[in-house]
Amino acid sequence: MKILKHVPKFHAKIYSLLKKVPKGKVTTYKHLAHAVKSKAYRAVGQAMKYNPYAPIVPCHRVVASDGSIGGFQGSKNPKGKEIKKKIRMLEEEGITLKNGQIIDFKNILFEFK
DNA sequence: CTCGTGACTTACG
DNA sequence: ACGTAAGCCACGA
Repeated sequence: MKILKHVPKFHAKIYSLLKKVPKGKVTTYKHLAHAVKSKAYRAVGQAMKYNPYAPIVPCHRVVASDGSIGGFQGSKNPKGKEIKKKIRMLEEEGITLKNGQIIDFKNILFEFK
């Protein structure tokens, strides 16, 4: 990917891992953090929020540990349509969602083992 | 160094 | 199931 300056190391690390997630699969903030040997769950969230590699990094494939969508485009948007957009993007990849939750979550979960 | 801020997680009522 | 509290880490000011 292109190297943008002023991109924190930790974030770059997250991007590198995340862009390896295959289409039709998802991962969680927890797994990402664990993949970098850290418990910076929240820092991962920041990496998404400040994601400078929008199309390259599939930030929509990152979900919460319980299989819920989590947030999108800046914090949670309960009534916002942006979150629905994220859901649609996932469905485009063959991921089934219901009420903000991934149906076959465990089945399509990608782990960085 | 200390503080505030999170697209988080887990543990308790 | 739901709301709250506490723990956690990285980053910028």
